[in-house]
Amino acid sequence: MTDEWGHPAPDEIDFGKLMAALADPMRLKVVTDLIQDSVDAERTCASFNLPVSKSTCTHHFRVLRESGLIQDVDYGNRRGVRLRREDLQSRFPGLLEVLAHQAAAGTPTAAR
Amino acid sequence: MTDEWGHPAPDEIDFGKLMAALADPMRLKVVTDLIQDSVDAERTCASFNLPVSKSTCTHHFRVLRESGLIQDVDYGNRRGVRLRREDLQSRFPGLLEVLAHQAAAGTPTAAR
DNA sequence: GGATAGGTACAACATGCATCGTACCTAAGG
DNA sequence: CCTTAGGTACGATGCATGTTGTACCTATCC
Repeated sequence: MTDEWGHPAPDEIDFGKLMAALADPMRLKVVTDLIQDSVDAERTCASFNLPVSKSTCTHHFRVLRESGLIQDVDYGNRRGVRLRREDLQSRFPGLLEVLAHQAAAGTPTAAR
Repeated sequence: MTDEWGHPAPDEIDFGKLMAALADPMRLKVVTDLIQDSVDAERTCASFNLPVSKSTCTHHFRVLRESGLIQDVDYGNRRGVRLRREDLQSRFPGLLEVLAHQAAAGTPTAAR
């Protein structure tokens, strides 16, 4: 592990876990939203406006974190979420492009 | 649908379903095996030697078919399995390359 | 300090799904 | 015709997981 948190090291990121993480609509939305943000943007969990309770939200972000897709930083009361672009790009080249393509397709031309 | 079978049309292939299909180790192995075969190779379900029962095998190939990853042809007693390369390439450009990369990584340099 | 906002931990619940066994089907081969 | 091989359909089962509520925690703001 990268740290005592649930972040896997770059070479420990498992493809199956990635797929499982991306299989859920909520989590896919989070990732595609992050992809469309500027590089290294850091958002709060609440900024995604997921239509679920706080508990479910925590659960999904835990899955995303443990799958290696995102990295989040504890600020005490709030929490910053960042897409692990470099790690993903180096371990699964092309994956981010596929996700970006899907993100663009999911956004029917300016729906944000 | 492309046919009365469970094959989705190329533009009906859902990204989430794809991810869900690839999340299972069995199915991921099937796809990576197919990727490493020659283009348009057609294999039988049994040729993958999945360590599961026939029922489970049928289940997995159904999921793969309904997700749009594979196409299979009914020959009566046996069944041909083909990877839908063109459809996948046109709908999710780059995905096959990512899968191929993962397939190569999963095969630690000549293990077949 | 007290209230509030953002998050976690834990326990509970419902649904989904991977797995299997049995029965049945269809073609090939003796 | 009978057997065998490859597959499907159906039902059952056990585990994983998406969801929620409640209680609690930690900074920020008044």
